[in-house]
Amino acid sequence: MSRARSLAPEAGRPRMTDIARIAGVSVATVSRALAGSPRVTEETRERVAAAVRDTGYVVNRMARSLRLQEARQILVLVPNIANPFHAAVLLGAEEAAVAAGFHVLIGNTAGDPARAEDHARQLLTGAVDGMLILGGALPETLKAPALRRRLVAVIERIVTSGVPVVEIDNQAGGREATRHLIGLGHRRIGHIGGSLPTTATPKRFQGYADALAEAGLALEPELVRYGTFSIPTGTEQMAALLALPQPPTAVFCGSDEIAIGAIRAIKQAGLQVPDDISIVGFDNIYFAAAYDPPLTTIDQPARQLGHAAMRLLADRLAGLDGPKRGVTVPYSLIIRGSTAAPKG
Amino acid sequence: MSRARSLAPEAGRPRMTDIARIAGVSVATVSRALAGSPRVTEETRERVAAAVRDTGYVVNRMARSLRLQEARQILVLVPNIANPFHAAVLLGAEEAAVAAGFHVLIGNTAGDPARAEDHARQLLTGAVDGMLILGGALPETLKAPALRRRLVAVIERIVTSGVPVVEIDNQAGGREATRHLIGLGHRRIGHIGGSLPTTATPKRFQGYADALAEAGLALEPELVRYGTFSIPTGTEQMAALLALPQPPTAVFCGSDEIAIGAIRAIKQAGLQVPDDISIVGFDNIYFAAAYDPPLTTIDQPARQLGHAAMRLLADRLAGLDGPKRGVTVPYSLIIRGSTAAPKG
DNA sequence: TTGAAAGCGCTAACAT
DNA sequence: ATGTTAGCGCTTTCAA
Repeated sequence: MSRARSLAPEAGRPRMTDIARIAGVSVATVSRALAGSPRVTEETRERVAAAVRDTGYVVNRMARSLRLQEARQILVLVPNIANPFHAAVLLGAEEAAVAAGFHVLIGNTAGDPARAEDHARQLLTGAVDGMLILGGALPETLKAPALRRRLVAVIERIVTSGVPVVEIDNQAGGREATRHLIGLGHRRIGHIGGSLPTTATPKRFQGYADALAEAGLALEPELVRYGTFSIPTGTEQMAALLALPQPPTAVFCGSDEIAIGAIRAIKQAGLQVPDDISIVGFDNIYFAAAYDPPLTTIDQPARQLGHAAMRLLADRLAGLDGPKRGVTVPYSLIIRGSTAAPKG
Repeated sequence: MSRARSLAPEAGRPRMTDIARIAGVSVATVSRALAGSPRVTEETRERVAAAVRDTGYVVNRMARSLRLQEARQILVLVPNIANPFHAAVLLGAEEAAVAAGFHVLIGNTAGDPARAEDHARQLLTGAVDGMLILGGALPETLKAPALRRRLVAVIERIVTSGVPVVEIDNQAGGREATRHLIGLGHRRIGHIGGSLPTTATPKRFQGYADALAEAGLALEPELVRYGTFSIPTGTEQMAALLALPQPPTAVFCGSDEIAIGAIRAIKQAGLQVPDDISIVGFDNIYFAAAYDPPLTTIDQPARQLGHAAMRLLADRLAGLDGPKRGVTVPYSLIIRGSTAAPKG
């Protein structure tokens, strides 16, 4: 069949038997030499190494994986790689994977459960040894308890799944963002949250509520809005806040994208940030620092989160038992130009 | 060895022989039934399907790949996944890959040739059937002519390599961006380009020069600056342009990030965009539309580029011979708020 | 220290 | 239409 022919490796690619023949030993010895087994003479090892050099031999991963029953590959399930925040998580995950001797496959789900299922099946085919899940949703395929040890969630907790998660303390983050505003002297503070079905959104809101409470400030329901983690949500909800008889003087946004949208709405209304209204974002995406004004935000260290999650997964696959519930990575408040004391 | 044990599949995972036994046929028949071969009775096919359903059987990809001598995996070599533009290319590539029955592995090089070599070796191990290269640099490992048919470059041409490339017409893009400025009435137009070692940068400059020439405008060397595709380059070079005795009234930037940096420098100098100076970017990254002012830019359709590149690669791997040199994807000028007619 | 041989799970030629 | 069988290229007992 033509496809098989064309995908077949180049004719001359050497196999382990070739190396064995050239070095004048058996394949078993070549395999041992390559694996660095101590039970091989220095001289034999050298002869094998020479044959490998001469031929440019590289072990065949398929054969090796079939024999070893491990692919040394991890699949990262991500809702949208084009999201810079997800991409940064992926970056950290890839780094940690390479360090642990794994390669990473990406599975973009585009929020489509069917695509997630397709990718999840990779775990069953043996093509990947484990999966990192960014969406907060566990594909049906992976619900078998036996698969649990092969999964780790990042950023978003997968509720009632028993899958460990690597995340920041979203509630504390929301609290700190709001405290910052309160510390600046704001008393009428709004909140625009992201998607409600996530676990991060209610936690950030809770932190906001905590900070208000500890400062003796009333929580005014009309100042709390939700939508999605997007620029349009920021624009729309901020416009709604601005239309209030008594608009807030500061708003804690559930993401930097929401914050950017909110700032646009404020500018469109002829007002200034932070002069008229202060804005705090969340995530500290790449563009947060470049925006006008530069965003004050909670830094959610995407790369470290990805890194830590992959390390945890690699450990679990290696049979080490680490933290059952997952790990919490520190966040930090980054104060830039979008917040200031209220006027007057 | 403990790692082998822990990575081993769950005890109960069925193999094809199990299905054969349950369905009361041979493995060959199961294989045929699963492959949809016409030489299987409808009744047999049904029995096999039932056994598969009952057991939750999934074929083992390692065994299949070893036998077929194809991994159905593609590695995408990318300098930096966290770069939103690269991420968008990756997104398109992943979509096309899935459509063609491939899975995609990411290889982040972080601009490090050693890491690129490591990833490139994947092709030799048989773990991947082909590679998409985003960096413009060909790892030594891949220089063998026999590997050529397994490679496709995206965005950046790999000079003198014979590797087909999927890109836009950068020169035409630069020309159109500059013509737009000229059409607005600007006569003193600067250019801040990205990295000079790339092929895109000189091409975009050439387009700029073309447009100037066709309008009878002199090319003033002091108005042309280079750096990297980054915000700092935009800020620094724009500041230098502003310090000129007679600064330009418009600047064509080699990327949106450069444009954003340039706008910051202009604002810092107490001037306005587009009132005092017009700015055109390049790429149309996600944040281009959200910036203040929204960027006029050349849209380089990252996702389509990735998509087209992966399609081309899949075709080549399938033995189809398509365009030897690669394919050119259309760009477009997006006019937003960062450009206007010059004052006075 | 090294070699012979079994077998990982599958597909496909060959035989029936 | 179905079964038997030979590998794909490797690692790892088991023997020597």
